Amino acid sequence: MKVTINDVASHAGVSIKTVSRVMNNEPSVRKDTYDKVMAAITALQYQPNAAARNLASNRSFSIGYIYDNPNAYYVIDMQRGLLDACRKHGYELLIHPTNAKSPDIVQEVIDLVQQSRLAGLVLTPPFSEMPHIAEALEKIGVHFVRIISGSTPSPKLSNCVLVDDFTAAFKITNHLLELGHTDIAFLCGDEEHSSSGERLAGYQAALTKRGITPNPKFIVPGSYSFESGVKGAKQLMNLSKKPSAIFACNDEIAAGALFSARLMNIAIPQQLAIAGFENSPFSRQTWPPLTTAHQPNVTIAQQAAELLFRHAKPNASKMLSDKQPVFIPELLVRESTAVSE
Amino acid sequence: MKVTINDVASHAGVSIKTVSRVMNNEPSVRKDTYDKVMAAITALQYQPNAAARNLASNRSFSIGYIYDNPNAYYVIDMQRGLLDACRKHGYELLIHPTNAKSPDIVQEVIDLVQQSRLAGLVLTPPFSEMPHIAEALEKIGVHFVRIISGSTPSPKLSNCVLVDDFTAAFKITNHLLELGHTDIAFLCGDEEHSSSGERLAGYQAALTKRGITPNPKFIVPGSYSFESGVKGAKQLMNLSKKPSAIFACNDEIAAGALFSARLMNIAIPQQLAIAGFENSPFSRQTWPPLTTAHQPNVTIAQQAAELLFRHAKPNASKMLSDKQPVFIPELLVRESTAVSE
DNA sequence: TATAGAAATGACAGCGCTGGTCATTTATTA
DNA sequence: TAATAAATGACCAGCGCTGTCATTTCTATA
Repeated sequence: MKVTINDVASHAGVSIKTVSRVMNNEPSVRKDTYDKVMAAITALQYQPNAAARNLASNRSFSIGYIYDNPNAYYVIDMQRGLLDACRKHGYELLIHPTNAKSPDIVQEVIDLVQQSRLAGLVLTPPFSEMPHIAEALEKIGVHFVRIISGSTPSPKLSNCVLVDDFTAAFKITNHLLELGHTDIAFLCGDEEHSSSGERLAGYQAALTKRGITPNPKFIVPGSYSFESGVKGAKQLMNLSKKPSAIFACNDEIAAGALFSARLMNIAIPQQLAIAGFENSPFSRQTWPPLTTAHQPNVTIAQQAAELLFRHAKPNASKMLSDKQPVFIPELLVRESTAVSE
Repeated sequence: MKVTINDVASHAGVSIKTVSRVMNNEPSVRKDTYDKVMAAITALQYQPNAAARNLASNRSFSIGYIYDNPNAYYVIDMQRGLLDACRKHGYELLIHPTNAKSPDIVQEVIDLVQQSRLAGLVLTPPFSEMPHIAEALEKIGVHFVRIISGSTPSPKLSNCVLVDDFTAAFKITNHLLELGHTDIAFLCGDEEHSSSGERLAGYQAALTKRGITPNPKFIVPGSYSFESGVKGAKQLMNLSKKPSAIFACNDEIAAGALFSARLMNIAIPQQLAIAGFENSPFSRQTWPPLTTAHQPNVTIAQQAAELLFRHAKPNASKMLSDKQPVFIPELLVRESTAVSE
């Protein structure tokens, strides 16, 4: 019923300690000893007792994921990817939804880490972009990995997984340009999220490259929400000079813009093209379906967790390429930006 | 830095054992002793070492939540509610996304419980409705709480939180009837989910009460997905005798039906009224917004966890009303079923 | 072939807590 | 006030594992 390390040891004909060494990837275990132990572990289906390991070693085998994201699909995907990696490495995942705007968010994170004795933390925006949090975590010596917007790996970002929002936004904008649009508006996400800034920059770069000077009136501040899209689109379509295309910072905003267009009896894509970003499930379910950029969130999360384990596991082979992963969301063209004719 | 039970004991002027008694809600602790200890715990901010507790007592302070639900909003809400309760009781939540249709799902659940040494499990559909799982869990003596469709508490369902889908569906159907509709169709969810059957029954009961015999052609089998709604609505609107209203088993199906109506150039709600169920965020974001029934998932989850703790905690006061919570989702009328004139 | 030095392995204590047993103190009741 | 019950403490073992350090075994070199 309950297999302990003792059982494995006697089955393999070695000491408990040696089994422990194998379990923890410690050096100084001869190959054949290692194999013997592994065989015993497999034969007996040994599952180490996490509580005992924690207690004896004073470290833990769980990592945390803090989120405050109204986008449920994003969170679910992240969880999925993180859990995949956790299962592979025998770790557990602790999730912690919270309010990023809480004044004592830093303390809350610290408390979480210390109370649950976490081995590490995966941070997504907006937490991954809060310098106070990174500083505090470094100070107490907790490993963490950040998923952030960026395109250029650098030593300073050694514990980051980069998502190249700039390039993806550039591509989307380019797609609109190729469709013949020149008056392209941009609906921003939250200012606190650097992804919003990166996407804006990509949009601007694409325009500039075509010799188009971005029109400030076409750049509407907002937040990552449906409502923001509704409002933003309304504002844009009330301009005397209206845009012929809108690039929304994410699918939710785009869906809001779509909703708004419907209210104003604007035909999509004939009178107005709309593109989103993220490829969340509902981007396929709007009418018409949204052109967007696919962000492989599950994979991103897996990589983030792998990176974390590489840092957090004391004896893991550091040989593995420690290069930073960079993901470039890819363009998905759907009906919301079909050729206007 | 690290406060142990010893520190609390000396601070409170009692023995370690007494602190332990307080921590574990054991009887035979005088009120003022209890208060003294609690004061010390608060003063020192004592956080018991979970690993040590687990190890020594051979029980754990985490519960599991298994999900396989394409509906991210539902999952997020459940997590939120479960976590609220967990924090309150000092438990942790382990999430476990999986495939409900996997052939060895029962074994997988058993493994999860045993490997992670869970104190209990919260099951939502479809897991909560799989008799094999309930049996297996009972056999190995693991506490669990199920969230299921139902209206009548009974001893047999003592570990269930009930959601009265029947009554809510009755109300929605009634709303459509009051709007003057008589040809009301029903788009079913997955057969495996009893919620689908309950909602269908509520729909049928409402019709029958009005003296309308449900038309079998108006009842379309399907699944809880957008695509199913697209297909179902298409099928219905190709009938020679078309319905004037569609009640979809959930918001996603309803959104699909909406999409389909758009494709067929059917005006909503003028030519066709559509109602959903669940009040997921996007039910407000479709065009037009969906009439639906609000399911308080966060609260439901909280109650489920509370119920679980009541059973799982050995010394918790069983005095608390052990009556089964029954939730009746409430009708939310929006534009998708506005008066057709 | 002997031997220093390195590598592999094992013996043992102890992580922080709980559960059990029993002795002792304190409160309650007749 | 004695008798009984309730509350508390003292003490120990032990949960299953890891850390430390002593010991054994191997490897390389002369």
